[in-house]
Amino acid sequence: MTLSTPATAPTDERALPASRDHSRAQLRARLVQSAITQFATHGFEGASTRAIAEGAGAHQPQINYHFDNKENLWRAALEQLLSELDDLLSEPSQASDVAMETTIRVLVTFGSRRPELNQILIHEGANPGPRLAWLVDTHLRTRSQQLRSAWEHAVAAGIAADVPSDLVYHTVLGASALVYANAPEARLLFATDPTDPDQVQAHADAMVRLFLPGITQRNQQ
Amino acid sequence: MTLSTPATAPTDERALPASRDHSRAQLRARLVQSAITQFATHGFEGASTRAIAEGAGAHQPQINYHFDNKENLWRAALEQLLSELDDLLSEPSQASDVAMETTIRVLVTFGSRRPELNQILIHEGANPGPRLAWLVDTHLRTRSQQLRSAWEHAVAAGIAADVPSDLVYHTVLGASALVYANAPEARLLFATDPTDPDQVQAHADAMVRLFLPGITQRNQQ
DNA sequence: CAAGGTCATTATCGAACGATAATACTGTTA
DNA sequence: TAACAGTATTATCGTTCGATAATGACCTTG
Repeated sequence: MTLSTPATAPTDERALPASRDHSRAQLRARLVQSAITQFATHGFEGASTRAIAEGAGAHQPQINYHFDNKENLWRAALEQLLSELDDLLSEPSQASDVAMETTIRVLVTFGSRRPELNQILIHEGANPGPRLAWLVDTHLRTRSQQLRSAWEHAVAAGIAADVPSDLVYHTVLGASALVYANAPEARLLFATDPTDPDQVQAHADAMVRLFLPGITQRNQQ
Repeated sequence: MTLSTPATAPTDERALPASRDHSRAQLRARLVQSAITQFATHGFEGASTRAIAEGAGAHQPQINYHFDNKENLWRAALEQLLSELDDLLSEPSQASDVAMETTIRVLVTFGSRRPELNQILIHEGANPGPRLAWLVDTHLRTRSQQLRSAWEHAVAAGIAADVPSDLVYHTVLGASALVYANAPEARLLFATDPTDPDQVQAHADAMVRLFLPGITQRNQQ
């Protein structure tokens, strides 16, 4: 009664974008996208499967049908977000001299466009448990080590600021992503919108200057 | 049955520290402290009043008796945390040349000892709503403006890094506090504990060098 | 001791939670 | 067309949620 046949009757199209497509993959994608939004804003325990289903134009039991349980959907949401990040990260040469700069710029850019990833990571990183262990073991450890090696390359090249290697991961991520993870707060605090493209560009430039003060001014022509 | 007369019978003392003290103020303080822990780890919606009461050695309806509702208890928790931060912030001279340095050091130190404040702030800053509006209007706006003025003093003195004023709040806070807000994650990622006093000192020094590169090396004697 | 006020304790309310069972529908294949 | 597989829809389960009512214990004051 509450949901008027979301995927069957082609009557209500405005509330359910792309609901005409009955394919299994598309429904799963819509559920994952809605889960990303809900988990990012309310946390795992605060997000309800009913709200997630509603955001996807589906019924609540379809989550269990397609993902078995809430935690599996949460994992699918994170793998989606991390694969989107990989699309931006895998492009440049990894061990190059500019690896650290490009990494910083990608973190700022992606953080501004997909704040949900960092919102979820920050929420899960606050308390131990099976979800954090899964995150660290299957995704975060490798990434943090890649960031550390890129940082140590920059240190060896003499262009990096004096920050201990063990602190680079959280300091760079915090300085680069917190404005966007807390964009609603930033919009109330300041007159400008942090996700404005000019602001994002200025932020990325500032982070490169801050963490890589010895770099030659490149994008300045 | 589950809670065996927490504050009345003096039988079970190990599970309920200081439960012999029947004063109204002390029970409220224990409820606030337990609420801080629960809100920090599970978020507002994920924290249950029953778990908060259990952590304080009290019964769940006592929360409504002493704080009316869950949101009032949440506000009391944040005012407690912010007053603890003020105890460290109000000491030094505010408009001095070293105001920015002491602010950075306080943010790192307090963030390492009371990660709950930043955990809650980061969680609430992610989605608009009455709680975020209350936070910004009654507490965060003033503090962010104080930080901005301290930063602009440092910029005028020529000791500050090249970071736009609108980004100082989130970049400094992110770089200084995320390691501690996500300490469980950091402990899984790295071999060292970020809250180790030596690590905290090294972090504070690194943040001062990073954001105030023009400062004279003071604590180096 | 009697009365009243403060707070603890128990019981319980209606709503929302994640999950499952039961049924209905749809499209493909024999 | 009949049978079947895949999925949508409805109904409902047991649990937990925040909040309130009802009762009882304790302490102070007359």
